[in-house]
Amino acid sequence: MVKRTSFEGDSCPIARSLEAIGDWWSLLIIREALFGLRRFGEFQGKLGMAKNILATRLRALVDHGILKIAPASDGSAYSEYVLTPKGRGVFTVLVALRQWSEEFDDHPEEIATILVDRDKGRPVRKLELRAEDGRLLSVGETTLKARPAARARRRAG
Amino acid sequence: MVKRTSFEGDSCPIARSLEAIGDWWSLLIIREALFGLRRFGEFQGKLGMAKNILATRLRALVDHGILKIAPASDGSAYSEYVLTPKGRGVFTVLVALRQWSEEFDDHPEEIATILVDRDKGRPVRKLELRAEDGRLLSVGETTLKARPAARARRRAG
DNA sequence: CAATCAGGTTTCATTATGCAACCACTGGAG
DNA sequence: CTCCAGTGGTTGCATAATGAAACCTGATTG
Repeated sequence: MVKRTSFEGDSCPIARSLEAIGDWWSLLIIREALFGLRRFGEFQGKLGMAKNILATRLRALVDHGILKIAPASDGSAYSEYVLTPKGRGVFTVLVALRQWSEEFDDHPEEIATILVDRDKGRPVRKLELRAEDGRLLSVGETTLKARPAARARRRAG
Repeated sequence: MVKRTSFEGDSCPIARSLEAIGDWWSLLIIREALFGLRRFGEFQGKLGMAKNILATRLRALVDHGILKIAPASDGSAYSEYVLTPKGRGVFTVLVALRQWSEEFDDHPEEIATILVDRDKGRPVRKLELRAEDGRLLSVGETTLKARPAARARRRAG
């Protein structure tokens, strides 16, 4: 078997995320969906991708519970793809990617848009990682710990 | 040309990020690098990936300025791959992916580790998007605006 | 009910991925 | 210096994923 390694059973949450949204198009589709797109044709037109690929991706995203198929909205017999809460949860990931690009891209002048607070029209803050007590944390100030066994399926406590 | 679409010139910062780190292995390599790995063999052993793929990815990451090749560290004639600031900047993206998994994964009990504050050993907070004035923002409370032309290379201040 | 459109599927060529075998250079033992 | 294992790759080949374009089907329009 020379399959494209899957991380489905992997214990690393990052790998698990990548399993679902770790490919080129999926994140862009979700971006557009957050932006309000819903129809197959809208995605296809906006992203300019091949229809077969789009179809495959949409199906995968639905399977992963990131999109769900909703029946109507404009009364036609066609259906639409709408984000589930899980799908909307990807927003933070997209913001992180955006901000990384804004901060480190070699040609930031080519970036066309900025993310702003809708009310004030002002740019949003950078995402920050904080400790429980509010302290700002850098990479080096964090570490990984084994998950506390969760005492699943209780066996002698 | 039936190439694997590139987003190099794309004006969307998310697409631009994906161009650099939007594939399966790159993010995992960066994760390991943040964790302290530096040598080819370490990456290969830890990630269990094919050596040719690893070699390709490392080269791409170096080209993108995410890793750089450093000469020694233990005195041997071999070289090492170390993260640049740009590479360390990916940390936030990885945290976002991790937290997404923690929140929405269908089998969270399979996640083996948690990210903690090194000092206190307590879990970190969730990443939050805030407005300039500190208000917490959800997707719907944000919007995209055209970048203000930047008046680059100072022309009348 | 003919024409057209939305939403796909099929086909086929091109790339990328993955395993395994191979190769060059290091570093150490003798 | 020589041999040999270990490190850090490259090369070949098989398989899977991508992508463009043609094709098909049911819905909408006229």
